[in-house]
Amino acid sequence: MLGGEGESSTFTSAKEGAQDRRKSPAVDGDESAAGGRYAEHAMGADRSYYIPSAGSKQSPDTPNHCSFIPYTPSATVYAASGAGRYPSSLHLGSVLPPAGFAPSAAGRSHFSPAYQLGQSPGCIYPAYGSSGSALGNIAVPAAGPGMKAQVYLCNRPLWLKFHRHQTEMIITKQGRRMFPFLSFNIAGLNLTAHYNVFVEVVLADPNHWRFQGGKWVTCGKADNSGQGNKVYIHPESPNTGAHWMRQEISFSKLKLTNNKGTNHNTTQMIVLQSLHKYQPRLHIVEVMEDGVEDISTEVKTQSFTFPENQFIAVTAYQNTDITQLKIDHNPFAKGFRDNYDSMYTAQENDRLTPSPTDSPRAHQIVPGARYTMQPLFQDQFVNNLPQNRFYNSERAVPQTNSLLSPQTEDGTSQRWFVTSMQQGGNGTSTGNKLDLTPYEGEYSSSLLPYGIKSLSMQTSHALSYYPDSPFTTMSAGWGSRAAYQRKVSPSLPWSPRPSPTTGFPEDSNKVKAQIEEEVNSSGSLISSWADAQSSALSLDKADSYSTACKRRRLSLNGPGAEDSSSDIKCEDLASVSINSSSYSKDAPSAKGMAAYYSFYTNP
DNA sequence: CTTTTCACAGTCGCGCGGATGGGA
DNA sequence: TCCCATCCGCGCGACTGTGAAAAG
Repeated sequence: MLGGEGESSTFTSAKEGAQDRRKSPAVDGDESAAGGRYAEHAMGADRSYYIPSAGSKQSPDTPNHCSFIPYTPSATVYAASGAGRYPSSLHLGSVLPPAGFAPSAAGRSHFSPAYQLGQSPGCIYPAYGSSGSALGNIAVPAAGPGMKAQVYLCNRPLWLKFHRHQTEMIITKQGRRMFPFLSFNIAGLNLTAHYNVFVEVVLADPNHWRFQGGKWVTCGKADNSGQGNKVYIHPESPNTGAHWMRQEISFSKLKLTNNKGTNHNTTQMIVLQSLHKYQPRLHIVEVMEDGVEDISTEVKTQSFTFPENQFIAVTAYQNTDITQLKIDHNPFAKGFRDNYDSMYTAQENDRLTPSPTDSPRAHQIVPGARYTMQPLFQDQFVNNLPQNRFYNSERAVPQTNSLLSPQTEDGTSQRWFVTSMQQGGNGTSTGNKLDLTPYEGEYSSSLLPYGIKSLSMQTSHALSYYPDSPFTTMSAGWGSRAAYQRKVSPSLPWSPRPSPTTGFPEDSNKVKAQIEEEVNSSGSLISSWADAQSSALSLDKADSYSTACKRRRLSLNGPGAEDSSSDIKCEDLASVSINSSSYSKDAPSAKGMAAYYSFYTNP
C-alpha cells in the first residue's frame, strides 16, 4: 500500500515474515483502536451472543442480527493492475501470500489465481451459491473454527436508491466522507478470535467516465496508476469476533480524497481519481494474538463485495438526482433542504423524506463505545422513534450502534448479506446493474426466531441529533420530550435500559396495528417498496434528464418521494417487530413478518 | 468547455465551564 | 459548607452542498 503509514510499515514487515503470517496493519498504527484492542477477552465464548429462541430475553452481548436476506450479488470489478485490491500485491505490497487466498472448492472466485493476476476483468460477484448455505449459516450464526462469515450491508436500501442513479462520491483534497457510508453487520466469526476488518476501494471497471447528456458515459480508459492508499482499516481493528458481531461495523469516518500527496490522515483517507468508477470491498482477516494476520486458511481471510456500493468519484456532483438524494438523506446537508420546515412538521404519513432521526449520522459520532447490545430490530425501532423520547442522549456518551442505521432511510432495515467470496458459485456477471427482483423473495419462517428477539436494552447515542424527528408528532403517545431529558450516564454505556416500547405500550400497539393494516392492504412491503422505487425512477428518468439535467435541487417527486409511503410503512413495521417482541411478546403476525422479511431463495 | 478548487452559509454534536440541586 | 452529579448554554469545529473562480 502506498498510502497508510501503518499499513506500509506493517506490510513491509509482512514481507519479511512467514508466508502465512502478516503483521496486522492496524497493530503498528498508533491510532487508538477505540474500545481497546484485545479488550474483549472477558467476552469469551461462554457468553451468550446468540439467542435464537423466540421471545427470549436479549443478551446485552447479542449481536445485531436483523433480517437475513441473502441475495445474489452480481457485478464486476475491473481487475486492472493498477487497481488496489487486497489480494493483490500491487498496492498492498505482498499483503497476502497466495496461500492465503487460494481458491477453494467453494468457488472463491474472488481470490482465484486469475483474479490475482488481475488483468482481465474478473467477476467477483458469483451467484450466491453453496446450496442454500445462507440460511444454514444464519441458523447458526455463531461461528466455530473454520466457519465462514456472513456480512450484511446494513443500509442497503439507501445504497440501492443511490445506485439507481449511479452513485457519486465527492472527493476533495482534505477528504470527504462517503454518503451513504459503508456499514455492515457481520456474523459467523469466531467469538474469541481476533480479526482485522477493513475496506478497500478498487476500480470497478477500466473506463474513465463523464457525465454527458444526463447520463454517465465512458470516456477513454481509466488511469490505472493507482497511487495512494486504497485501504481503510476500521479503527477498532483488531478486535474479537464477538466485538465485530456485536453490532454494526460502520465505516462512516472513511474519507475519500484525490490528493495523492496527502501525508496526513492516510489511515482515514482513500485516494481515488475523479471520474472513475470504484467498488468498495470489505475484508475480514483473522489475526493472531500478536497482531499478525493469520492467512493460513481461506476462512481466515474473507472478502465481501456489494455491487450496490459502486460509485463514481467526482469533485463536484454531476447528476442532480444524486445531489438531491444526498441532500434529502444526509443530515449534514440538512441546511440545503428547501422545504425542511414543511418536511418535518407535516403529518408523519405525509412526510416525503426519511427522518434525520434514522440518519446514518448516528454512526458518525464515535466509533468507540461499541459495547452496546444490538437486539434485532433495535435499529429500526429506534429509527422510528426519536431517541430523546426515551433517554435524552444529548451529550450522552456516544455509542456507535445501528440505532440510526441508515438502512431505515428507506424505512426498511433488512440487512443484506453475502457470505465471503469463497462461497461464490459460478461467478456470472451482470455488470453493475442490480436486479432487484431477487429481493422480493419469499419469506422464510426458519429465520423468524431471529426476528423476534426481545429488545432489552436501548442505546442512546445519536438520536439526539434529531430532536426534530417527525415522530415528535407522536409525542402524545411517546411521552413529552421534556419527560426524558435526562442525560444517560456515560459511565454506563453497557447498562441495560428498558425497552422504549415498554414505556409506551399503547402507542406501540397502535403503530403495530396500523402497520399490520398497511401490510394487509399492501401485501408485501418489500414489493411495495420496490415498486415504488421503480415507478419513481421511471418517472424521474422520463423528465429530469430531459428537461433539467443539471438543474439544482429540483426533485420531480419531491425530496425522497420515491421512498415515501412504502418506506415509512417499513419503518413502522420494524417498530412493530420490536414492539411485539419486547413488550407485548407477541410475535409479529406472520403476514407482517413476511412483509418485513424478504428472503431470496437461492435458485 | 470541462474539471477542480475554494470560500461560504447552514446545521449540529462535542466539549467546556458555570449553574443548580441533593446529600453528607 | 463542601462535594458530587447533573443540567444547561455557549463556542468551536466537523460536516454538508453551493456557486463562483481558477485551472487545464
